[in-house]
Amino acid sequence: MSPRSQKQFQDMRDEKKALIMAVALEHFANEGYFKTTINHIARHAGIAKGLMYNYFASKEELLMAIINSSIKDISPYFDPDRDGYLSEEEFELFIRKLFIIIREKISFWRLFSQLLIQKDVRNQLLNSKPGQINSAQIMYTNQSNAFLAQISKMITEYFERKKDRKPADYDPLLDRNLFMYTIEGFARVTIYQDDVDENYYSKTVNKIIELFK
Amino acid sequence: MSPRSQKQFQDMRDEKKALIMAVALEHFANEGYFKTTINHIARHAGIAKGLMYNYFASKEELLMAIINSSIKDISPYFDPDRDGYLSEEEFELFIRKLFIIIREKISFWRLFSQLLIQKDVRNQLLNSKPGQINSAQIMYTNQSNAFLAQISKMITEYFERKKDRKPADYDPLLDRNLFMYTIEGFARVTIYQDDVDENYYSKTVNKIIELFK
Amino acid sequence: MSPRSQKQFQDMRDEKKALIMAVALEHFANEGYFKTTINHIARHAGIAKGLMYNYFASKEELLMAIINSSIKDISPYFDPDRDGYLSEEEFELFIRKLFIIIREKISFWRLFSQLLIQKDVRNQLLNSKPGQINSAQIMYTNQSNAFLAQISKMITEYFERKKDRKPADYDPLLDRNLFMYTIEGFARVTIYQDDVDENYYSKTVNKIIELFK
Amino acid sequence: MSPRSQKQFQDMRDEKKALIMAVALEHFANEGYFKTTINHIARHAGIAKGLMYNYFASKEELLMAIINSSIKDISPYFDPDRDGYLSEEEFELFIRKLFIIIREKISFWRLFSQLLIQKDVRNQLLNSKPGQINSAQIMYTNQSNAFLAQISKMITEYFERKKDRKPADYDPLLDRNLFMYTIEGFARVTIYQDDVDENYYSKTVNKIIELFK
DNA sequence: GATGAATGAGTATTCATTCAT
DNA sequence: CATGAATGAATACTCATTCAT
Repeated sequence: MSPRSQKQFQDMRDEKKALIMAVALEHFANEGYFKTTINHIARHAGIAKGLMYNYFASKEELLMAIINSSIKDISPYFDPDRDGYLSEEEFELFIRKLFIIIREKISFWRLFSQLLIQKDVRNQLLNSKPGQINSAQIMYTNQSNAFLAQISKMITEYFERKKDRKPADYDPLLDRNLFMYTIEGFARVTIYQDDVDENYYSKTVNKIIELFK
Repeated sequence: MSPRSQKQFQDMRDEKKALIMAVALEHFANEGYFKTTINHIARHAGIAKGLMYNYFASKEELLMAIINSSIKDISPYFDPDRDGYLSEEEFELFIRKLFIIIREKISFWRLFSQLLIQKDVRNQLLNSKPGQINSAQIMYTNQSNAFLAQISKMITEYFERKKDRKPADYDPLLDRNLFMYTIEGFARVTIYQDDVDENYYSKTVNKIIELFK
Repeated sequence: MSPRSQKQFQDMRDEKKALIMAVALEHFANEGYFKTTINHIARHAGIAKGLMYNYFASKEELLMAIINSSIKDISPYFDPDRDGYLSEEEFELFIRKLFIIIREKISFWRLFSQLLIQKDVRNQLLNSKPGQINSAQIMYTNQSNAFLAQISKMITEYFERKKDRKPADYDPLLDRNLFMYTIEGFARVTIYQDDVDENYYSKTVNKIIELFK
Repeated sequence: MSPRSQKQFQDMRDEKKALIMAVALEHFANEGYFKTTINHIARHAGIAKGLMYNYFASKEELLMAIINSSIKDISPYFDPDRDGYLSEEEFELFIRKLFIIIREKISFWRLFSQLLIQKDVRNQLLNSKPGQINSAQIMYTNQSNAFLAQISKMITEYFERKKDRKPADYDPLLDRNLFMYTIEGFARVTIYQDDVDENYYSKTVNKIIELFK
């Protein structure tokens, strides 16, 4: 085998893997992880059931792969210069991008918010108290963990810096929290809305930027 | 020696029913409806597996009973004078109560937000396009439906009335939406937080009231 | 307790027992033994589920009691002088009575024919190869056994006696068998027919008598 | 090494399907449909419990498949020229074939006669009052329905034509019914007899032909 | 790599039977 | 005697995973 055909094989593998993940994500997100069967995914992906196990060791690893891959897709959208610093100019961009990403990766967010329901999964994904939770069913690499921690830190620092241009009684943590709540609420509604009124949508984004810049 | 009276039997039934519902709610909320097995519930409730079926025809009916019962518990908290009208004084009270209820009935809200993930269930619970969805898995009585519609209407009208005491460019719908997002986001965080900083908690509630009154 | 009230108690017991058996027979016959639950019987008999076990040790014993009782009811209809001999006059009477009984005890016959499906039960009920079958689920006293054997013998002898007034090539066993088949077929149809054309019904009975007298 | 071809898979499926149906028929027929568990069938067929569900959606569909397949097997035996007309020559052949088939397909007839006991099933299988019965447990395609109706019609017409060569008081319906009863009774005995006296058996068939030709 | 038949542990549900009162 | 709540073994069915080809 020439190295070229080796690469071709690898590309084919990657393509098929991506196909399976895409189909699985769609079904996990909309029908739920537990209700989605391997059979269903295979049929919709046009492959044999057994083939999935050629690419993923289990249903759970498939889920894990989807999450990690999605996070890898999403990461570059934020903090473009990767310096872990959110300047004022970047903040507006950050919000705009956030909502673009949410709508682009809507299935992923649906899946993600669904997974956070399980207590042990939530702990695993959001907190990094390692060793503490190992109990149960679904274990993830800490990719999501680090990613979320990084964003959280950037935002917290952004609001702390705002203190300088605000009155003395300005409470950066309170403001940051309100910001997070608004974002979270808006995101949730967006994720589960079937049709979006584009006009109001951008009005809302603008308003949020105005309120928290 | 003498056989139990009708009332004794009824009391036993009521007690056991409540116990099963309480245990089931806890597990549905924290582990998820699909991951929670009847076996699990029975074991934690200290009863035999089959007994649940003496009180509920199926796992789904148990879920239904929990939802309807919770909504019955929650309803009276809102709109105390039951006139479907949210005065300015009532608005502040409404928010305060809302968050009290959320924390009191935290398991129910976890369960509820979990159910809203499934598309058909969400439609059933939130929209009242009757006959449209009948397909699939989980069907509820419309108790939740009417309840939520009523609250939504009251809030919408409250923000419309705010227009009178605001500048000409005040957009009541935008304001209402931001309010809803903030509420929703704050509620979600509250629901999934294990320990709450009481100080910041009430600070946040006050701030939300201040922002949207 | 005076002996009189003892008897009263016994009568009450017998009455209740009879009630349970009657209700059970009806449901066993029409819905099937396996599909009929104790719950169902109890509810239709207006008694508590546990009470049945006060009178019958198990569902199977209830079935057994019904069969034996029915056979006791039916027995006297045949061979009125109990001499084990079926005279020519008695033969016509026998057939007429047979069909009267079938229609009177229609539920019992339905039940009976249903039970004969199970191989081991059939062997137990019809053949008296004792000890041979003991395997399984449903064991009966040999009441039915003896009863059926007795009738069978009477009929066989009747046809053998017919030989005297028939041509030389008359085959009594063949005739007897044809008679039995006709009876059996007619009985089966009767048992499972919902509405009977009375005119044709008696025409058929007359014809059968004419053919085999 | 190379994967199995489509045809190979299909052959495997057909074979296994036939095996399951054969084993199930045997047990349904001899132990009864309700008493026969899927576990039992699987064990006797030497397969895993779950495999049955790869071929049949439920226990009931397995039953349905058996019935329809059996009827398909049996149909061609009757009315060889498929003209729906039973000539005098065909009548004798019909009876002879009937009893041959009964003995060949003895398990199917046992099963069939067993099913006819349940009221709703009987109506479904024998009468074609459509829409009337839809209630309950076991629903069949109308394969059996059409098949039985066709045979019944052929026989009825045969007896009506006999009127021409019989005395004026000949009652074709009565004769037809007696024929049916004899057939039915003989068939039942045959079905549930373990060992048949071949000599008497053919004697009986001949006699029935003689009586009703 | 690819296929889909086969496996079997696990799940909801049923129901005869027991038992405290 | 009578009640019906409670038990748990048994049943149909599902589905992730394995494996021969």
